[in-house]
Amino acid sequence: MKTLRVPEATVTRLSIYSRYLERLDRNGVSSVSSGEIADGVGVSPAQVRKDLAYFGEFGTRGVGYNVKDLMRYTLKILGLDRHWNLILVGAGNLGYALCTYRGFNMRGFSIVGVFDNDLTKIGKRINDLEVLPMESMPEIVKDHNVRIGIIATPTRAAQEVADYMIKCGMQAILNFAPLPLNLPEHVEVRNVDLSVKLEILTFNLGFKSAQNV
Amino acid sequence: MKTLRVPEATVTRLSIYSRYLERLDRNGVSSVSSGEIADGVGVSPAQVRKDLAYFGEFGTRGVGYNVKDLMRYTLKILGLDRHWNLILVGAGNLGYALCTYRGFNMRGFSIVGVFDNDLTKIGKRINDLEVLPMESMPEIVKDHNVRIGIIATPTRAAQEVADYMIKCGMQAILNFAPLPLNLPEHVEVRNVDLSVKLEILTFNLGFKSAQNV
DNA sequence: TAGCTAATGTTATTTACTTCACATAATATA
DNA sequence: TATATTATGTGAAGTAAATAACATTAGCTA
Ligand SMILES: NC(=O)c1ccc[n+]([C@@H]2O[C@H](COP(=O)([O-])OP(=O)(O)OC[C@H]3O[C@@H](n4cnc5c(N)ncnc54)[C@H](O)[C@@H]3O)[C@@H](O)[C@H]2O)c1
Ligand SMILES: NC(=O)c1ccc[n+]([C@@H]2O[C@H](COP(=O)([O-])OP(=O)(O)OC[C@H]3O[C@@H](n4cnc5c(N)ncnc54)[C@H](O)[C@@H]3O)[C@@H](O)[C@H]2O)c1
Repeated sequence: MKTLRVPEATVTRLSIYSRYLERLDRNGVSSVSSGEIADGVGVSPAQVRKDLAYFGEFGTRGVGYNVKDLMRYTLKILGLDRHWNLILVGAGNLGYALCTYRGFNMRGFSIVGVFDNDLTKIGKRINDLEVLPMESMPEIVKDHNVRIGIIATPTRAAQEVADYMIKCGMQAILNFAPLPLNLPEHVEVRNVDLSVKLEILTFNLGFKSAQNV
Repeated sequence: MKTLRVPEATVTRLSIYSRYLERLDRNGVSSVSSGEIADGVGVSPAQVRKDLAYFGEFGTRGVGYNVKDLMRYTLKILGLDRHWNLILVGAGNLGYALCTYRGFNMRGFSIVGVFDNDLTKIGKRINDLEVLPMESMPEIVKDHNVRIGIIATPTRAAQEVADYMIKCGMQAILNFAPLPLNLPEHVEVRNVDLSVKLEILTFNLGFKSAQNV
């Protein structure tokens, strides 16, 4: 095993492997090969082994991998052997969906603070969370040791909200606004851009039709 | 100009360029250089020119690009010089957010059918759309010439829903359920996986801490 | 109109990622 | 215990993508 820069594509796949392993585990499967994982998630067996090789040797030659063990290893690699508290800004439609989504909890995430600047939204409840004014952010962050923030505000507010989050101590941001954020190097940002994904589909549909002509 | 296989990363960036160009256009900017686009969206100028070069020559040497023209070209390349009707299955929290999202309309997308299998949801209204039973899908698809479907159902229903969508004639699927779908070659699928993005953040936070030790 | 500047389009280079191929090791079998 | 089988881990080969470098062309200036 050598430790080099890990491609982001590898991290993405690890996340997918780990969820697939959880599913196998729930179904009582105890052992699995790279080929089976590959089939299950739609990549090549060599890719699975290469991805894992960045982090160590987890299998047994001639046998395969122990599902429970590999599941734990992948979760550990992803930093999911602990609990993560999150905050979210923008209690709109998407914010509401994210707050009520149980899939995050299942991976060890909890949204511990929801913030908005609209007085008609502040004080409202989403599950057991009360929507708070932006001024409460520092306190919540401190109390719950929050390092990751989610932006679900309109595009025009996103940059300003991101700047404020960083002032409040956020080290990583998941941004749903379709706008490239301008942030200091040391802050990790990832965008979730739904329109882009749709447009990849339309591009491909158009491209295919063109090929058929 | 040569026509080769276009990297998906290029298509992704084109989508982002085109939105950035729309913004410039709204702000009354009429001319732009690859360097300015690059700064605006966070890539290198060479990357911008390389991406465009897959599709033709759109600029003027020594001058740059005409914003309106390049915007139209990029939209055309992405297949957005026309209107796209979509259907969505799963009128839950995420489905509701997607149906009410105005950003899709602004790019030429309309959701023309929302389907669910929960009797308590069927008949309810989301904006001007009524939630329909699954049986209505073929009719809606035919009437509105729909080629793209969105899956916003729980994970366990996603594969079955995808299969049904394809039977109804869908050629492309945007899948929000965190599960790799097993579908015929000719159907374009893209997954939007929010947990994966979060887990890239936790991976990077953990990795950084490790480096600091 | 000649010379200068700016910024594209494109080829060359470098870097990154994936696939291939096989030596290695564990287990099963005779 | 030898042999066959299976599937990992990994270096080498191949492919793809990003970056760099530069030749080309448009417009500006004197
Ligand atoms: N809804 C979707 O399906 C969807 C899809 C793709 C992208 N997005 C993006 O996600 C973001 C949210 O979308 P939405 O549909 O939930 O919007 P929304 O309008 O329903 O909600 C936005 C919320 O942000 C709050 N807000 C506005 N400015 C703020 C500020 N400065 N500080 C704090 N809060 C502020 C508003 O009060 C509102 O509650 C948008 O950027 C949108 O482009 C949404
Ligand atoms: N809500 C989020 O923020 C979020 C985040 C990430 C991923 N997701 C994923 O998106 C999907 C939807 O999430 P949600 O929170 O909106 O769930 P939800 O439970 O609120 O909604 C799901 C809807 O699908 C319907 N449904 C179930 N089975 C169906 C079937 N066989 N045919 C037709 N309709 C069916 C249900 O009746 C329900 O209305 C899930 O796969 C979830 O994992 C959601």
